[in-house]
Amino acid sequence: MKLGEGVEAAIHCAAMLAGVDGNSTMSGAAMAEAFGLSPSYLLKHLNQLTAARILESVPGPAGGYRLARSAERITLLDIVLAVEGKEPAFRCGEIRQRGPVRLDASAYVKPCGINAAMLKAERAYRAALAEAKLSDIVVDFMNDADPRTVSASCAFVERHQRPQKNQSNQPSKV
Amino acid sequence: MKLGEGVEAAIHCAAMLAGVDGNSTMSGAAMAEAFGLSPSYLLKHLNQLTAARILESVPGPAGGYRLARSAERITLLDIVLAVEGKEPAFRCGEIRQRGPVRLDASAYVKPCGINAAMLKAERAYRAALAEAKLSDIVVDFMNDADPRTVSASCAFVERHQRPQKNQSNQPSKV
DNA sequence: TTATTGCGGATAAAAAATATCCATGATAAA
DNA sequence: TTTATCATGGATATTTTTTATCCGCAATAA
Repeated sequence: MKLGEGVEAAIHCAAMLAGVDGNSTMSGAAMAEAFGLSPSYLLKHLNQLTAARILESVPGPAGGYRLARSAERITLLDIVLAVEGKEPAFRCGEIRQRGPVRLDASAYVKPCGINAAMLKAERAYRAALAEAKLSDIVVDFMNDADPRTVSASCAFVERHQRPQKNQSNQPSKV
Repeated sequence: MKLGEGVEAAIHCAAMLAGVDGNSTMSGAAMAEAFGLSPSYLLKHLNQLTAARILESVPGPAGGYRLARSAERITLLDIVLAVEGKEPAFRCGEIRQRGPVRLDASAYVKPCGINAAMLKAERAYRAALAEAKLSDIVVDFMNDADPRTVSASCAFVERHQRPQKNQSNQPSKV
């Protein structure tokens, strides 16, 4: 049971984007630099977030990414599902009916109890992730993290965020 | 986020072993046949269960596997951890400190909040798995599954279990 | 027009999961 | 004692997945 590295990158990027002002954007290259990641690969993950409507993207110079909605309404579950896919971690191969004795298909209409138990645990996992809002992550970081990392992070956002044309800045999304 | 196929195989095998009498055993080859699995690969997983002291193995003819303790005291978490390993699914790569600005190491002594949130969800997952006892799986199967599959399963166990030498049969482990 | 950016496809490289084989030691049965 | 059966562990091969790179394209700000 493993999560890909893209999940960590995606959450960190989303948290950073929660700090940009109004509808300003931040380029994928800037976020790749911020976390020491391969730019071309990070774009794949950001793309998944865009496809899932967690992020919005703006092409062209001064383009980049921003949150598609407030950080209050983005959960870690949203991000994990966008990056890892929605299929459950436990995939029942129905090996109960792969044996030598071939019973009629009607004998297997009731779902496999093992599958049910595994999926139940996974629902608990997803419920916990659904409780974790991106805004909580950001607030906890601001309050609890080392002040040096907080100011470094804010400075990075300040330096790399890019205001958009023809639109007034809106209040922070956090 | 994916679990290997070995997990499904391991749980099914453990559930089947819960049905053997006393200290009788069942060979890995028999279980591979029961579920249509590759014998040589299934042995790897059974081996992990043995190493985790969930199963006991007996070499030689009439040898095989049996539960190392009652099915009441074996949980799905035990099995999943034995097969998949104990490391958390989310592995924090500390990318927060991989950026271009190199802060002093003392700035990162507080744990990463994102990692903490992900691990919290994983604790919920594991807690749910720890609640699921192997004996529950077996009882539910006996009570709820299609009677044809139940009797087929019991017949298979009856046919392949092998009594051990010099020891009286003990009551079922369920 | 030019430079920058995200997007998508193709592809490659690396890592992990899956699967097979063989030599070994243990042991029950003949 | 011999033989056959079984689990064990190592070595290795195969397949799949993950990670990563590259290039051409469309959009767009300057």
